[in-house]
Amino acid sequence: MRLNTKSRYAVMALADLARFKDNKPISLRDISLRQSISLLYLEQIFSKLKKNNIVKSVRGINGGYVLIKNPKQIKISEIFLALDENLKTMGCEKHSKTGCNGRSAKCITHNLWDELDIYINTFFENKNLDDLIRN
Amino acid sequence: MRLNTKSRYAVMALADLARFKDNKPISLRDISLRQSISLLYLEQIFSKLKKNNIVKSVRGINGGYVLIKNPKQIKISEIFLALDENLKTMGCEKHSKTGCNGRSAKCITHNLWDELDIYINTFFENKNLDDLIRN
DNA sequence: GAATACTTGACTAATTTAGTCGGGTATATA
DNA sequence: TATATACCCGACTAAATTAGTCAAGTATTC
Repeated sequence: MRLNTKSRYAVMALADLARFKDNKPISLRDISLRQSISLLYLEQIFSKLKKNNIVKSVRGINGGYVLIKNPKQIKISEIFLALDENLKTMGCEKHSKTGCNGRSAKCITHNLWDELDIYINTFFENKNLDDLIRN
Repeated sequence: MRLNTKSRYAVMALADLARFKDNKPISLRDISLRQSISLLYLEQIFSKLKKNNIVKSVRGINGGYVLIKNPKQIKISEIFLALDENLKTMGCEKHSKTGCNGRSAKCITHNLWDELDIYINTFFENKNLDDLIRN
């Protein structure tokens, strides 16, 4: 059960961003250097974060990215959602032969995975960016 | 964040096994048919379950597998462990450039992943096979 | 106008996953 | 004792996913 690097890097990068309370834009280059994440990869990640209204961009020299909301108001679950990191640990639908396609009986373990998904989601719903930078 | 099929199938197969309280061995062929899991794949999975003392095997005609312990005493976490499905959602060690290798400062999000791992582990520690078959 | 920094979509190498294949060995029953 | 059934085990492989890179831009400030 692994979390992909895209989501992980997104959280790292946003936490980095959140540490600068003033709303001067921070360039990806700076984040890249501080967090040792490939610049090109960060660009890909921030494109999604921007589309999902988590950050806004400022172009040109002295440009960069700025958080749209207060770190306290950015839940980690939001970040994952933005990156299409679906938190579903499995898709019973995919294994339709077991009858887990909704049409017939659920597979024995179906409820377990449902419960797990809810459980994990709760974790990320209750964590925000501010929690990360204070410690 | 996905759980691999091996672990999933293992839980399904063991839940299937657990439903037969009598300790007559159940063949993988039967489980394969009931759960729609490839027989050859099941063999691979049960080899690990056996090595980790979750099931024992009976060879020959009328042979199969039997649970070693009571379903109530088999935690889901045990099953995952048997399949080397490491529940760690990430390995900070792998990303040593961020300083998360123990030698220098921890990466910003390190604590978050640690917390998550513990959180998820707790879930599986508190679930056993018996929980699955009763519902 | 030069430098910096965001923008976008396509591409790719490496890894992991989800199995299959082919050869066994043990045991119960006829 | 022959045969069918079922476990045993390591090697192999196709497909999918991941973790990026590359190329060719556009916008903005100094």
